[in-house]
Parts: sequence; structure tokens; C-alpha cells
Amino acid sequence: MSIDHGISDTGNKTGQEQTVALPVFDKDICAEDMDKMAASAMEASNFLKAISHEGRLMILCHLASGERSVTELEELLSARQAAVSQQLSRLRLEGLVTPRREGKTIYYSLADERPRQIMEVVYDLFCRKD
Amino acid sequence: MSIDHGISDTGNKTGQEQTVALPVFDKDICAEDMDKMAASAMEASNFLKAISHEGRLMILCHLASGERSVTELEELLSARQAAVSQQLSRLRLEGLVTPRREGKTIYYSLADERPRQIMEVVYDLFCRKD
DNA sequence: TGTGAAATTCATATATTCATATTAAGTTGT
DNA sequence: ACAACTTAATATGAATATATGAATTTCACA
Repeated sequence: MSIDHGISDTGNKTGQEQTVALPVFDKDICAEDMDKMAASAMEASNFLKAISHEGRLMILCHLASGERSVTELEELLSARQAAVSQQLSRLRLEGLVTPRREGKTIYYSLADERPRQIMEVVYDLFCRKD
Repeated sequence: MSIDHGISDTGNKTGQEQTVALPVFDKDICAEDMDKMAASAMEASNFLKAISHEGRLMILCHLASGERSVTELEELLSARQAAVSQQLSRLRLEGLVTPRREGKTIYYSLADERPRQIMEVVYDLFCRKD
């Protein structure tokens, strides 16, 4: 039997606004849900592949708190410019981040809410699990 | 072909959670959060790697609605036995699913709610985005 | 022109994935 | 007990994909 975990609280730190997110995926999942998932599975797995890299994950993490230049990210991640740029390019192609040029430096920021939403769950699962 | 999971309404019982869930990762993110994330980044990215495979994603998806035998999964995914078994083995090693033997057949189910939680968000992002 | 920032290219290493056996474990029938 | 059959796991190698590093290139600006 599946686990009845009832309400999935996403560990909202601020306490305000508790959205009762009932699980989409429980025993009551229907064939249509599954079809939708199957139809989006490739897109979703591409997205997940894009973020399932330690460096890229941390990049998204940092960008979640605001835009950062490549050099800043370079320092924040203690990585080399080429590496950071490479991963940024991957994220760019995947549509997860967008660049903004200002003189010599290029600032990156999250392209939409998707990365942030995933990061929340990831944070919950791996940093709050204790 | 399709499996009856009980509820047969139009699906879509998921009118939940419109955006407002306050992001953990916003401007107010602090250095400590970042540290925690950095410390867990490898673990998290391994987890994400494990689920960022179309086949494995769909396996988890199906298991979210209850346990399934390898043969059932084989049919549900239209994949070969060896392939399914291999992906299951990966998920097993990653601690995401657990097997239960009953005679010849082996039933798999989700090991905990982590996969389910991610699946929820993934479903939201890729199947409800319209 | 010269310089620093970021991107791109390319070669190489490493990892995943898939197909095709083959093996292991459990069941049934005799 | 033993052979035949079913279900699942694993081993192996080829094909793909992804990651890493060095060298080069583009762009903005002084």
C-alpha cells in the first residue's frame, strides 16, 4: 500500500500562507494524469537532467537570490570561468536562465519560476530533512 | 490496457497551490541556507540524476499510485524486461524504491515520499503549466 | 591598440543507456 | 526429485551522451 502522507507541507519557513497541497500522485491518480505525465516525460527529464549537476544546481541556487555575473558565480562556486560559462550555456539552452549584458559583464538570472520551485523541494528534502 | 485505479472522474482534482507558496529561495535567502545547500548539493544532484531519465521518471510515476510488478511496469512502459530491471536496480541502489517478493513476481513500491514530492512539482510544472 | 570578461571550439575522458545474451530464483507437472 | 517454464537480475559490449580542460575568439571599453 502506498504511504498516506496526507498533506504535504513544504516546510514554509515563514509560517504564513500554508497552502494545502494535496498530493497529485497518490492512489487516486487516474489514467489521464498518467497520460499527461507520459506526454511530458521527456521534457521533464530533460529539465531534470539540466539541473542534476552539482555545479548547475548551485548556480540556480545562487541565482534564486538574485542575478549574478559570471565572475561572481565563478567566485561563489570556486570554479573556473570556462566551467561556469559552460554550465551557464547549458542552462541557457534549456531556457532556465537568461543573460543581461551590462558593459563587459553579463548578469544571469532565472528565466522563470520553474527552477525556483524545484529548488524549494530539493531544499526541503535534502537540507531540512533532519 | 489502462489500469483502473478507482476514481474515474475527470481527473483534475488538483486545483491546488496557485503560485503563492512562499519560496524558500528568494531574495531573503541567507548565507546559511546556501551553506546547507552546498553541503547537500552532491546528494541532491545524485537524486536528481536518478530521476532524470524518462523511463525511471515514468516508473516512479506509476509506483506513485501503488506497487507494481516488473512485468506490469514492462507493459506500462512498453519497455523490455532487461531495461526495466536495470532502471529499477538503479532506483533501488539510490534508495528510491523497494522490492517485495511474492512467489515468482517481485513488486516494487516507492521507498519513501521523496520521489512523490518531486513528482508533484514536476507534474505541476510540466503538465499543469497551461 | 590593448585588456579583461565571457563564449566558443575542440579533443579527450567518463558515464549512461540499450540490446543481447546468460544466469538465478520460484513454480508447476510428472 | 527432476525437467520445463516463468519472472527477474545481471553481464557484456556497442552506441550515445555528458563532463572536463586547453586554446582560441568575440565583445565592450579605456
